[in-house]
Amino acid sequence: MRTVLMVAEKPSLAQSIAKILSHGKCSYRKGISGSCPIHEYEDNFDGGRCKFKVTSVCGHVMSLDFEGRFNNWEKVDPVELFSAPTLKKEANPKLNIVKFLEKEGRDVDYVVLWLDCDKEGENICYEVLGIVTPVMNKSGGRKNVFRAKFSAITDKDIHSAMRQLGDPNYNESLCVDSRQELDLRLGCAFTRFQTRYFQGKYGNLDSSLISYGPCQTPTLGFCVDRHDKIQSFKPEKYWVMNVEVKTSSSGLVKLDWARVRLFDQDIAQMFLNLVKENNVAAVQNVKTKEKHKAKPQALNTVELLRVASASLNIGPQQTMHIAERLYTQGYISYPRTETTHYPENFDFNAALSHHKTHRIWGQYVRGLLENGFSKPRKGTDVGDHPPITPMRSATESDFDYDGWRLYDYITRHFFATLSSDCVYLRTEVSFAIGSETFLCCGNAPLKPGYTEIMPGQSIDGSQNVPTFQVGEECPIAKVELQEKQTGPPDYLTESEVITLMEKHGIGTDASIPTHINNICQRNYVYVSSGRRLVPSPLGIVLVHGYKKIDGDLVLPTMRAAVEEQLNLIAAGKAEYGEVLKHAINIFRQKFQFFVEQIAGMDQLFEVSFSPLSETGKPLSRCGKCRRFMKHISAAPPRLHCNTCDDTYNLPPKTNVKLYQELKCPLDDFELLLCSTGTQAKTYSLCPYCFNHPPFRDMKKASGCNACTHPACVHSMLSLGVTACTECETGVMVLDPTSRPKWKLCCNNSRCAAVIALFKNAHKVRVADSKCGHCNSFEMVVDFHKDTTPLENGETKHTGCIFCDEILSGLIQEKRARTMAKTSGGRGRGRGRGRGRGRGKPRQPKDKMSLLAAYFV
DNA sequence: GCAAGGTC
Repeated sequence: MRTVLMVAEKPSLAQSIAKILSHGKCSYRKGISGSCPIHEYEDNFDGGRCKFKVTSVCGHVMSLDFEGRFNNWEKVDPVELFSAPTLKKEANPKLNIVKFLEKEGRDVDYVVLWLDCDKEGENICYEVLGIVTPVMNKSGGRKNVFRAKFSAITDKDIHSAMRQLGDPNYNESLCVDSRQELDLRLGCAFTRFQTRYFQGKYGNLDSSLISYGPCQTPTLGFCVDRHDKIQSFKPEKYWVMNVEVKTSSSGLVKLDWARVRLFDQDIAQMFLNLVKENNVAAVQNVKTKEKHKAKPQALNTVELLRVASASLNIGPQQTMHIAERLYTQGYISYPRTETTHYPENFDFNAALSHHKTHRIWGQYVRGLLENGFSKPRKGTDVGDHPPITPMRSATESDFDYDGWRLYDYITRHFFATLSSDCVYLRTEVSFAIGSETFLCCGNAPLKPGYTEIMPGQSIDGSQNVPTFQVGEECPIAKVELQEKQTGPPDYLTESEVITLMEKHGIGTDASIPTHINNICQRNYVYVSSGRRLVPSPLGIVLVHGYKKIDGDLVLPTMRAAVEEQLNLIAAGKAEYGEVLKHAINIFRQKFQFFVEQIAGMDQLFEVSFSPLSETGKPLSRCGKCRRFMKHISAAPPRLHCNTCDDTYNLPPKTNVKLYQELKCPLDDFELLLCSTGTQAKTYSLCPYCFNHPPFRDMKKASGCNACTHPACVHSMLSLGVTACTECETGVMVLDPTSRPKWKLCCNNSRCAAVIALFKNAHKVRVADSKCGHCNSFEMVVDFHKDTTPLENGETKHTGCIFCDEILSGLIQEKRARTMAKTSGGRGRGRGRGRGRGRGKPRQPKDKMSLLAAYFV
């Protein structure tokens, strides 16, 4: 029997497709990629009975990078990046997708590509084919690669796509390839150049990466443009006329001047005088009109991001994070979509029915079901995924605080789209005072419609106008001219930035949160109250600098213009190589011009920032000139020697202090003591060796705890005890400064393993002897005479901390608390699990060969 | 260490 391999863009889609095509009769098995299972069934295909395997990738399989040697920032001139060779590497090696596809693709007879029907999807088609084609069975001239084109995950659409399989579109894929290549070359060249240039000069930029990108930079541009508008704003005086009239029924009522305001005081005064000649205001006209406030359209990603930021005070990155969780737990539909139109066959009754008995909105939903809900507004169907809707009923206790708020909003929004519009009565009363007209307006709700389920949007009837009759004359209680002045606009809200990005085609629904997050993380902007994005001095200087040198670099229309060019490739109207070469050349020229003109930008930096030589506080002595070097604590942390004009990087997010004026025996630099917060790892470091490792087997950015100096008392060889019990590469090294709470710390900077040793020991050192059982180095412990655990009041003991009966009972494995977030969030879970192990440490794996090699 | 785009 022949085999058909079908590949979707994500696991959830593979599942839906398999279920639909097999009419629910498919089996399921796990693959070697933990995240992508395989669904199997039998069916007819190409004139015979076939075994179908439906699986997926997780987005792009490959990503573009430079060949290894071009990733050295010191040795490569950034301009070379416009011509440096690139390669495709596995996008996420942890997922093991390449091996997985090779395994599942081996010996299949057909491939059907079910990737999303957009350009990125087309590109992923060819990534999949690049892996599967070489291992699948030879076709013998028979067509064996097919592309399914579908616009919704519905029975009808999927079956129809399966009946009309076509071919993948190579031109669309090439268009994506060229965008990837252009973005990579351009982004990396500018980022490396300006990072190195400015970081080599200034000490208080407070960002370890001065990045440039075709999406992040225009995004920053929006925020700085608004800042400039605020700065250059000139307030203007204007005058309004405040009038109050007496009414018989409602007391005093304020009237608004029909002219609203005047910028000329003399003329305003003249009108005031004219008005003051009258005692009454005559009702001229009472206009009432029924108005509709339209219910919302079906929810897409960008709108969700806007509302979450503006109304729920949850940032875009966080919103997508929560939405993804709600999606994978089955509470909401797929959260990344541009579509605002429900599929034609969407089962609203079923979707509503889930909520019939809900404690909070059950009654509202029953109303919709019983009285017939109203047809949703027409939206746009981009053909990607249906709008975001709730998939099942849930209550507050199913989520954390923000999870619930987001679910609550998505659900209410869904009900709102099936509710009626809000109807209210608008009343406008006009008054004549002499020749001048004044107005009094108000609204009264008639039918709340959807605002009943979205109370935040309801019409406030409390400010409605009292009843007036035409011809009625109201005595004037007050007339005055009020001087006011125009105010500057406020900083852009995150929500407004999202709107601007969407309008200019900067980023996509899925990437907009990342771009905003980027400019925050790089300290170009910060989020102030009301989630307004306020640019930092660095962000301002960057944008002003680009504008000074080449405004195109920050122009919001640039992204769309570039994409328009590249779309010629997708449409088959231009040759891939030519268009890409042309675009790269333009940006190479722009880059070279930028480099030549960088002094223009630098002038702006000079005003806002201090040179390295004027930054920082003296900390430790330079090994070359013996003078104090200054510690620059702003990111990236460094030591700078003014005399030698040398800069030495220090580990990020780490407290450093002088280590007793001890010196490195190799270079005479004074050692520093590093710690990553309270109750964390501590180790010593030589600033010179940290940047220029003295030994081949010592990695860059290592402290003394990874130094392979054979004799120095601070080195790994002197203080190392055993291989780390948690990570693959680390060595547990004694922290000689930890007395009285002696501890061993893993020397791998990414590993938080700590072993707490005997408290209250006078002295602890690493012996030269090894444990015959586990190969760890033994330790020599000198206990305090009052608290010694040894018999007969003895205080001195030598033994293996894992195998010695006395010592092994006195140690405890821990995890360091760091100031930085632990990577992957896995740490805590493991820590808890280990904690239940009665504090008895695991035996070290016998990885000592690595360490032992150094001791030979 | 760098971009933007998928997705987990």
